[in-house]
Amino acid sequence: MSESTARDYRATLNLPSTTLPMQAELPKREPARVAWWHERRTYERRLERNQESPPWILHDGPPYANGELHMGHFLNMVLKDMFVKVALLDGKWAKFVPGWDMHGLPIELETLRHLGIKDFHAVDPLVLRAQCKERAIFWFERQRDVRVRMGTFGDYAHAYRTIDPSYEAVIVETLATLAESDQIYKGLRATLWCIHDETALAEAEIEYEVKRSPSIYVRFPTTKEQREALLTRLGVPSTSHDATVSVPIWTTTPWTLPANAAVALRPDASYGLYRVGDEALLVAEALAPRVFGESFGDATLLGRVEGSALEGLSVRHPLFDRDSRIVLADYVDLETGTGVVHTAPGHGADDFETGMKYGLPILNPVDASGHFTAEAGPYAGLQVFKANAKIVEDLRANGTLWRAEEIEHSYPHCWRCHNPVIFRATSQWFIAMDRNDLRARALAAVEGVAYTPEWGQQRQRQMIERHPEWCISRQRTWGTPIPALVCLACNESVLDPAVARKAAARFAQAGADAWWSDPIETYLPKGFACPKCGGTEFAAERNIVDIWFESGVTHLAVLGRDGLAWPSDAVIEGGDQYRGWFRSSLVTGIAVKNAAPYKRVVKNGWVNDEQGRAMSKSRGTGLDAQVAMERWGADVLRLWAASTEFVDDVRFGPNVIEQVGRVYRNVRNRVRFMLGNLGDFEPSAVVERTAMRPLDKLACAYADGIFHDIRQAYLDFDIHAAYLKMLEFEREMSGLYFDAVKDPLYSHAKDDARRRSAQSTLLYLLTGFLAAVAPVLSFTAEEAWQSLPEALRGERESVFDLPFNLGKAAESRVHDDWETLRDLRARVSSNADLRDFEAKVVLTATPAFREHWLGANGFDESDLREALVVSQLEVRAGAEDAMIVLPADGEKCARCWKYRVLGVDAEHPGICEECAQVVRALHRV
RNA sequence: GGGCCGUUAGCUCAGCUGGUUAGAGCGCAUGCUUGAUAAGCAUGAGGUCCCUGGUUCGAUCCCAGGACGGCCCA
Repeated sequence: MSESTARDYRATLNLPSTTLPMQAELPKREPARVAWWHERRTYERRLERNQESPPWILHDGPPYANGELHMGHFLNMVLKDMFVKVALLDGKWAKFVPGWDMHGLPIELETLRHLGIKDFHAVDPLVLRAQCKERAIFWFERQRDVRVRMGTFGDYAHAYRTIDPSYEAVIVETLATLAESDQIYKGLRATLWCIHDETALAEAEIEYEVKRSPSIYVRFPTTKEQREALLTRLGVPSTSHDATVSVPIWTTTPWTLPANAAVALRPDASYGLYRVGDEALLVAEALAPRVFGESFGDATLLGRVEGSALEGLSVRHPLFDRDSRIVLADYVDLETGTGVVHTAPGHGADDFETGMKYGLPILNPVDASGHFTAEAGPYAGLQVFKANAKIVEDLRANGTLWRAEEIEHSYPHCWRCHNPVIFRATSQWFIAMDRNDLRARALAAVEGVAYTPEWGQQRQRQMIERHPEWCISRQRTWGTPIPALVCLACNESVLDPAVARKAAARFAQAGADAWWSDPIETYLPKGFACPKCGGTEFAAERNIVDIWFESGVTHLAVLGRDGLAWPSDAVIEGGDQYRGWFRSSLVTGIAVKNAAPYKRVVKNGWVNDEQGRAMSKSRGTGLDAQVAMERWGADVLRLWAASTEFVDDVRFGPNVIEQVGRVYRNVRNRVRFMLGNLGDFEPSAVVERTAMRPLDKLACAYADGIFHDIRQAYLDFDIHAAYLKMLEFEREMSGLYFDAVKDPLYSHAKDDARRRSAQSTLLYLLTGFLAAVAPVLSFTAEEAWQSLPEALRGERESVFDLPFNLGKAAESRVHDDWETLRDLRARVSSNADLRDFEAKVVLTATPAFREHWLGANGFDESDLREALVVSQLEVRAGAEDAMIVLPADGEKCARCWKYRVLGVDAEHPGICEECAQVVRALHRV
């Protein structure tokens, strides 16, 4: 009998069947799903359904529209999408408007390179702008398509773009508002300057790279009078020796020496005059051993004095025929150099401050392209970095060079052209951080914002505290103009609110190109005159605004309209944005609306390679998001995002994805099992929870706890905790419940009450699980939902039409019962000799156990037997709980595989009575 | 050089306010199953909790210093 008989009965079982393929083939199938969502307006329709609910707005920090999206973008964009979907499934009006940052130097440079243009001054601005726009839109479209391919939901049809006329108008309106409150000024300042791109840069546009620089010690000599004054303050009798006296400084930028105006001492440090050979040098005592090195032993300390006592004296400039004053500054450190700092107010931020304080001349003998001007005398025409060598030679020749070597150190470079930058005093527009208490108010607002992680708040505070004035002007072409006027009579720069408003209105219609094409009269209000001289003739200034300012007003351009709440509920960006967009948005928010533009700031980590090192294209570890999706599929990558602790830096690479891929396949197979057992199910057969079998009820209750925890984790922005809970669901359901219900599902009659109860449970579990994983595994959850019989889907066309299962928090009773069952089951399944149905279990149980399980929990012996997946179970009374596993009674039923009494039905000698009944019933039909 | 963050099994991560035989999933090994089958189940191996000091009766958890990695800044 047997083999053929067994095969015959197989056809009488209800084996799982589903259209969901085991092979995911995500890269192949996902694009079709994206189109499906789009055609059905899945996101829009759910938004409409949620319309009456409170809004929940995640505001998009705009990616820069230049180049391919990499895995860092992927992580950030997918995380945003997850939170939007969480809110959506939670019933909120979670409208997400994606946006792009599309002006700025990087695009301008790329365009110039594309066009093969070397000098941007030689191009008509309007022509260049048209080309830049084309380029920016090319990248916008590319990035948008890739972002959509990730499975993200959003109002892409109304994505905001910083180059749109309406957006440019907001930028300029904001400038008008700031001008009105006197928050903007134009001033001379030492600003980071790129001599290659010929523009001022913001701190956020700087990258530090290793550079080789001269490292020189230079003696600032003294005249006879200066020497006497110095010795007097030091209390050294001038007659005691005949050595020359000089003050040495250390610098890595010899080219800044022509602009030297002072040497700075630390007021609270002790300085010593050391005699070595026939010269005496003034050095901070703390640094003397290092400065003198081996010859320190031969140095004689002639006298010492606090730095503050030397204020007001002067020394000679080492190159030119002029004095350099001795000033004091707190920033002088005692870690490097000599404790005496060469101060060139035109070439350093600190130096500039000191220069202002002491009324020093702000020398700036360097032009926009980094070449010395006539002011630099013999160095005129030389490019500053190239001038270093000549300056060092001159110092050597005149005897002021003390020591010279070369060092490698990290030095600020332009983030775009990667050339070293310089500090250069120029006239720029600034947002005054300390006017109107702007900085203080911004700091106060930080306290009212929630940060994930919490230490982000402190970081944000620091970023605002120690940030200099915000330089918002750029001498470039691809951007939004600062609508300032220059009075032709007195050369005064004017940023007038009324002019700016006219410009904003004009740009809203015609775009910012108008600034270059319109006659200036277009922007002059009636009777407008220069506030300084009364002049009435003006020229347009040709500065554009810093792109950090542009992206800093996204909240003003996007939120507070069309039902989008201001402030937003959350923003989420990489950690570099504490300095960047988190800060710029906050500053504009405070300046314009006196409030923070967001309620919560979530930071995501960096994507590093598998060794934890920064990704880089040169090392071959950088990877485009599109390429990764083509290789592994978006859903596996989305699961990867959830599997990492995204707040910290995360690792990415083939091996990591390989591992996540296996987790993915597990999830898919568990879903597939549930679907397979629901193929013949229909709504009319659904059993109410209260009428379910006790094991089913327990599974539902256990799952409720998990669903609750997943939702809570999501709402706490803890995606990874939600991910772990998903795995728990799989593990527990698959390991305990699925195994137990396979027999009733497969072998009972289709419409048997026991089977229907189990199916009802699977439907409940599947629905709750798919809703829970949809924010992460969007493609797979949708695919699975579409594989469910249509009648079971009902009104819920898409998985995104589902609500979260608002299950109750895990009850300890449920947990304990679950643990008990799992423990009993483990004792059966770990039995080496008797597997599952080969076994019969005899439970010796205390009255407490029996009362709980057979009483309160509503199990009968058959339910317990089923839960343990054995053929027979007997419960005996005893003093303590114990379990014995024995060989099952009877013979193996050829159909249900349980050990039973066989041959009761003569026509079906190889199967048990229950199976025989099922089979007979099938034949009657 | 400074600030901040991170470092727990091969990989991804848990470990709440100091006391656990330091856990889970994946992978690996072995076995079972072949009616979830390019699946499922069971068992097992695998860790100086980055290092060094300190506080404590006791530290993965607290403190100090260091190493490595990351971000930001000079």
